[in-house]
Amino acid sequence: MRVSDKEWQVLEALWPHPAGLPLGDVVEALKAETGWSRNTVLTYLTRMEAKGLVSICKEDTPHRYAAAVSREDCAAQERQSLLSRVYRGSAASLVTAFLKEERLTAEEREALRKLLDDMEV
Amino acid sequence: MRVSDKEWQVLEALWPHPAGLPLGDVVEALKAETGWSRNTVLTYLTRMEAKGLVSICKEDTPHRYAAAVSREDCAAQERQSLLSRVYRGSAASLVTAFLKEERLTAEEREALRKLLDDMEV
DNA sequence: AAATACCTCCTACACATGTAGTATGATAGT
DNA sequence: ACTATCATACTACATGTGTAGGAGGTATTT
Repeated sequence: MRVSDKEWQVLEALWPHPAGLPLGDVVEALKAETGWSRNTVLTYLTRMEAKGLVSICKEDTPHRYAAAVSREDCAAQERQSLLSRVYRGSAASLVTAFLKEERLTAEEREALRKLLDDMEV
Repeated sequence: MRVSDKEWQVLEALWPHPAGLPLGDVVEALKAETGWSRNTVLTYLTRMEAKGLVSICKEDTPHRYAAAVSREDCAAQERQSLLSRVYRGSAASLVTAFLKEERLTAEEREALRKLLDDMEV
């Protein structure tokens, strides 16, 4: 299930509210970052429902809009996509590339070392 | 510069041949994985030229098609996209997620440890 | 020279995505 | 009850993406 950048933004607005929230609140949550009109937001929500990314509780009025997929599932999906497409499944080279490029704090490095140690055995 | 999955496949066919190659060879290289018709390949190549992803040398006949972006640049782009979109720039948590999910060999773990050590100082 | 086989160009068309307008119903303040 | 507000549904339209067909060249082969 492919999630575009914009769709990701919509999901980011929904994830903090697992019980769902009314359209007005979604619009409000997206206002700052996107400036979308209320109708644009509604279009995203209904299209994303058709794709199974969003659930709409129509019993309530106003309807309650909630994410139908977890952030972690989406993140895993994106990781897999990058890993297979660009690194042909080699997690080691992917991680190496990230480590070489991004600056980590000493604590972060320590935590990663510990993680690697725990993977022994 | 956004690169779709299919465009990535086209680039994969071009990268091994920095000097560029004629259409027939590109079609051939993509045959197994995609089964695209020659015209489909040509459409990708011309559209991707418009986006600056591919260069077409029209002096030669047949034209020579080559990647106009390096694989490493594209990979870096994809890494950045994942990092910022999903992990809000936190390379440590992204790397942690990859490490937890993917199985590495002892050698790979060792190499990563060494990389982390080299980052000290 | 006609048939074959590429090559490139232009065109097409369906489906997805980004962005919103219009119409219409429900609600709530006055 | 009337108006302003919010909600939902339906429609629209540009651009992008996936996938190709046809037209008209050039070169090669028989």
